[in-house]
Amino acid sequence: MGVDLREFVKPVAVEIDPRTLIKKVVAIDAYNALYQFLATIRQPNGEPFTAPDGRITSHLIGLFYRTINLVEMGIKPVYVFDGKPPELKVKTLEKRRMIREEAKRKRLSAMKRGNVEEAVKYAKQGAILTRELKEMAIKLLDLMALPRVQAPSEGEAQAAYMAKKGDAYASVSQDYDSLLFGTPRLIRNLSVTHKRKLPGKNERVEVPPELIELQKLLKYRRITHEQLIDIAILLGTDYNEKPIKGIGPKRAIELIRMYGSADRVPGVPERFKEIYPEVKRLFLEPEVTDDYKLDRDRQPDIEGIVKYLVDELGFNEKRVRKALERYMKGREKRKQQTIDDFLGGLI
DNA sequence: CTAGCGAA
DNA sequence: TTCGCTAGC
Repeated sequence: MGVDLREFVKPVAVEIDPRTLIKKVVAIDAYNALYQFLATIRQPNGEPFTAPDGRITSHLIGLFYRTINLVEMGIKPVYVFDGKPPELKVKTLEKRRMIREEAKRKRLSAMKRGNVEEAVKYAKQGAILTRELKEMAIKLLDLMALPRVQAPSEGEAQAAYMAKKGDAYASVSQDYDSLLFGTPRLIRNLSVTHKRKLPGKNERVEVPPELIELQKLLKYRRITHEQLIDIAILLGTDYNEKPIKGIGPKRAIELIRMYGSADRVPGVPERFKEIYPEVKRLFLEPEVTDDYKLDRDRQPDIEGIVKYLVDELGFNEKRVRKALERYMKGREKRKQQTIDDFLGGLI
């Protein structure tokens, strides 16, 4: 979820051709990606896809085919997984659970009325990414020999850190929080074909990948990174509720310019002033780690993947093998590129 | 979300 | 080739 900075960021967001990411490492917010797959890859009745034993597979369908497309194109994905959420986020997580329960009630009621479309809508809202689903994704990534990073706390913070260090070119997430964590580049809507279903409607629209550069945003808005965080805090983040009603991005900038920081804005509740320093610290100095390696040396376990996806989870073998062929070709091509670059460097 | 297929 | 639709598990 996170902060809604869409309007704030829009003027500097630029559409990019995914080919501009060739040979670049992109740090993908795994939670965000898996959640997205889980919510969108559904059967016509709104139910997720499942293995014969009942385990959900929608997230793996997305992960498998999307990742292979990226690799085939020459992009180097690394998935970053969440660790332990900060204390202040626990309330947000509880609120999300309430929303899911509410969605479940609405789905059942829509079903009783025979309103399939509405039932499907609420089924998607009720999507929940369990530990088991996450473990399945990790198992698949390891079999595919794709690098992954376990963040100590927030995955987006870890991805931003890796991008800041230069280990990744950009963070990939639908959420804007990465910018608050200081990622120099945020990529949204990363996919190879850009067709996406419009929520509610049955039409599809082109949603091309877009790049948001932090420095460009700060320059355009004539603010500092710290002020950006304060603006987000006024709008409400995963760690704090919106302190004052009726404040959008426009007013938030003015208020931060006028008063310097969010806790000094007149009218904010005492409770807000109390948690403010900690909220700000969570964005400025999030818990991250250097304990990761993005090695490219491991080889994918093709038969292991087939055993897992086909024998255990019921994927279609022909499809899986065809995709794996594309995957291996993509990896080979990339290896050759790397060798070429190396030789080029010697000349 | 993506692949694949038949229609335009 | 591109478009539109369906199936995927």
